[in-house]
Amino acid sequence: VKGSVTIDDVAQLARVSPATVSRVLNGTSRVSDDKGSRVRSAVEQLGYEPFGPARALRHQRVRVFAVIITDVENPFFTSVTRGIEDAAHAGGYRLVLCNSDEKADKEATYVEIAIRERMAGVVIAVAASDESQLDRLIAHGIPVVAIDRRPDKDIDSVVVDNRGGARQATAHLIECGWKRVGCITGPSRISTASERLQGYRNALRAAGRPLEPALQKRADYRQQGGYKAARQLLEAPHPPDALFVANNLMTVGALQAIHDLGIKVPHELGIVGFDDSPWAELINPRLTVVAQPTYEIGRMAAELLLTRDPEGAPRHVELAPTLIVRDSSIR
Amino acid sequence: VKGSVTIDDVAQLARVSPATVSRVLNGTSRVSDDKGSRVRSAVEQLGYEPFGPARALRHQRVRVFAVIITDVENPFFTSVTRGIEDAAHAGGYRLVLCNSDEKADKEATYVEIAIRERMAGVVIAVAASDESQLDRLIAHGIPVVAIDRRPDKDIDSVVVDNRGGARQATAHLIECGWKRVGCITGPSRISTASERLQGYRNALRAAGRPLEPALQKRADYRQQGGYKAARQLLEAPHPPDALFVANNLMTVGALQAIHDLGIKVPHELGIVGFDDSPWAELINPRLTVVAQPTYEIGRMAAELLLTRDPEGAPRHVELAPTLIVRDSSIR
DNA sequence: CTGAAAGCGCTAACAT
DNA sequence: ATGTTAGCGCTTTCAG
Repeated sequence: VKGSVTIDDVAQLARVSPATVSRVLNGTSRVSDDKGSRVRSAVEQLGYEPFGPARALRHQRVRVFAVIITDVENPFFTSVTRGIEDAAHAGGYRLVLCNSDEKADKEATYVEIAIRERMAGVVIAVAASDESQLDRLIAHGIPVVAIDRRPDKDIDSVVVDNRGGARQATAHLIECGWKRVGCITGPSRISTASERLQGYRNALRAAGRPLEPALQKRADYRQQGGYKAARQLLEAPHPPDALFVANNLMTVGALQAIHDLGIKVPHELGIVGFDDSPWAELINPRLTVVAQPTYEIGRMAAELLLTRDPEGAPRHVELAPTLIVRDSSIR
Repeated sequence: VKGSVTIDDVAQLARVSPATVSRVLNGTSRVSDDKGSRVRSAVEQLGYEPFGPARALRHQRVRVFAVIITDVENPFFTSVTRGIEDAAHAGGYRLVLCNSDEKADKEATYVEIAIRERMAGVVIAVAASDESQLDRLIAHGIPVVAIDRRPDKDIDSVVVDNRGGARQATAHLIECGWKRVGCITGPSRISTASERLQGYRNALRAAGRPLEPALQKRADYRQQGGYKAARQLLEAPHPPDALFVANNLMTVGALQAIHDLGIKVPHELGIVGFDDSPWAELINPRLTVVAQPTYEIGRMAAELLLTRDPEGAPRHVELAPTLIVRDSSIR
């Protein structure tokens, strides 16, 4: 075990100065062929690897982005992450993936780490906007871009047109002939949840339908929440005959509730989900969804970080979701 | 923007030495109440955050584990990661999540990063065992634990009894009365793939059934591969009437193929998958699977890292998978 | 209990 | 082209 070969060891073996070793390794300036090869073989022989933190201390910066998301297990975020990774990698940056688990304190911890490590940028899906940590990042001069959820601060952001997507989904259900379209959305503190609810309402209004509060439920964006909300809605006196569910996990829960209740989709109930999922094609009937351009969201977020102008005004990108009509909505 | 408040700034404002500031922040030794509070308020006032890399340079170690997995989008790995994270967090370590994407060169890059940053440990699902990077980590004295796939080196590892799981799955299909049980497994370079194939064969032998090579296919552990393999198997002259599919992604592909071919599960075909998935309960019929104790695999791997004795012999943990019988296998 | 000083490994500026 | 030097921010002896 040779725990700690330093640049001095290499220099000594190659009979040059540490500075020359550094130059060879970083290509900072020309070095004679002779010394160059001596250095390279010494590096090889000793298995030398430059010590990252020492470099970072010199450079005062780390080529790393932090990605703070609320749920690593959600396919939406994993796909976004891929987009970020590809673009970041191309730009010579690495990624640290942080899972805030929708918890404000975990989010705070990760923000602190990003600051302590002086990371080059942060892509964040804000967990709780009321006590979000954005200010701290901004105060420390760390570039941030918010994704998915609309931040209350005026900072770079990449979001989708949630209202439009929800409106399309709901309008589609109405056009299919469903009479009483219900909605399960997320907590009010998450901006996407409210926007999707608004889109749903807009569609109803546009179609001249009444807005029945009894057909609208808020749950926690998780599977269990979707299950409970769907049961409550469907076991009520005047249940909906169609459902727009505002995220993928809750859609799973809703489908289970529907199954447990013995309701047949799409004969007795139409359903459209938000977010496409690997299993949307797999279930029976195949699930109609509003798909978000997940990879593109991530790619764009990284792009904003990479091309950021410290003097420039915040840039906001809004991407369009797509309604993918499959079988679950067709009466 | 106060990009770089240092410990000296804090010391100056608090009218103490930098050493004292350090002592207060780390609780290394007692400091008078007066100075203690002066330091704390200065820290507060300046928004000081200690610079991680400088610390790391002093300490020569970083309290970070690298988790190198082959597919972030696979629920198997995300669940494992959670297990690692919880245990690591409890032990005061952070995680860097690295996605090797089943590619040897990406794996090599991440191993290099782990070495350069002198990370405290690495949990790795080896991508390509023939050109694995384990040696480099070992040479640099970085603690490693291999998960999921059995490493060729004698190092700490956490795996499941793949042979046993596959045997159970296959035996279950046989007991259910299926006559010609086929198998789709992964590439031979991935140890789990071969072990699961062996388990399948063992079960067939134990039941006195012939081993027909035409009923065994290797694919790439991905969805597309599962789709193609299933089609080939099912469109052959003497197709199987049941299928054991050796991982979750390929099972998705196989189910699509089955659907496209208009084959009814479980009336005309029985199927058992390896790895439980969020959608296994959701599809119709509900999928029978061999479930791995994913969270426990991760937790255990982190535990091995946390409790490692540099002098001790490598420790190997083998966990038992569980057959979860649902509807897709019952004739 | 506290300050001064040295040094972790690396690189950029300055000489030569 | 190359060596010497200084210093990034922090912690840890060592004195006092």
